[in-house]
Amino acid sequence: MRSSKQRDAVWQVLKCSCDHPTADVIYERVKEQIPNISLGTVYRNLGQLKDEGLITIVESSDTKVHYEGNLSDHIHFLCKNCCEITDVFCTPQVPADLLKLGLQVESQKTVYYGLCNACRNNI
Amino acid sequence: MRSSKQRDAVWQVLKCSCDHPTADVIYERVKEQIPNISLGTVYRNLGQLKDEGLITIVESSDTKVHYEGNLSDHIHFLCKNCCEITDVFCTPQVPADLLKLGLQVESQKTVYYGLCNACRNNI
DNA sequence: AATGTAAGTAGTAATCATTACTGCTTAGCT
DNA sequence: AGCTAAGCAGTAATGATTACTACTTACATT
Repeated sequence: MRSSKQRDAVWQVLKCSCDHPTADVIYERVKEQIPNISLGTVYRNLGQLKDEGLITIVESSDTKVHYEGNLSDHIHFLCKNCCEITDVFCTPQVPADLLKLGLQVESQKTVYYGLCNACRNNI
Repeated sequence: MRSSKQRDAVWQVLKCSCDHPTADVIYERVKEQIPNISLGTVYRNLGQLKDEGLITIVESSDTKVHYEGNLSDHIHFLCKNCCEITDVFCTPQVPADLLKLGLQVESQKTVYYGLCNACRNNI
């Protein structure tokens, strides 16, 4: 993979994002630095960064794909009301039943659903 | 929700499926009973069954949505090679860190990734 | 430093899973 | 038996993502 200004910018935006932006949001943020970047370029670089393992995809409740650049161990809590995704930094556990079946886990994605503190108090 | 032959058929297909079919696969299976059922009807009923909590969505690696009708406690193991989804029936654990933050979990979806036994032995 | 070339880019068109729309049908109540 | 709102088949529209094309750039070699 050659270096490119556009890919660096996409990666930088994701690493500095505390939320979990979609491709079009990343596109808007990168445009502040590179006004004429193409949406297709953002998609292609997101795909490459994902293939290289530098970013990951977050499962969410809408139809768009959400990305994140923070690779440290954590799980996600998705509020059923406001759809906000909260990072909870902890080491995810692998159920013993998986190991019993001989299935070797390389990675995992867990999303817990419920009401976030703000929504629980406001409803 | 009124009863309908089409929705019953969609639900029945999902409850009897050991795999995690997509809308178009469910469409093909339901067509064996109701040959002139419409794909739009399948989508609409899948949405209603999901809203009623009678079926759930499984996150997967492709762009299509996968459905399942088995609601008993289990997690999913997704093979990185053959993309086959394996059900592992066990009670999912909620990390203590979530509770410490006051986040109350109502449901969860966990996918573990790795190589299934068949692919691990064949590669 | 100049050159070759393969990877990358901007802009746009195409794809395709899913959703919306329309006129007809049916479940279920009175 | 008739009323009416929910459901249906068939088809058109949507919109996130991917593919394509002609131009540009990184970088290895000379």
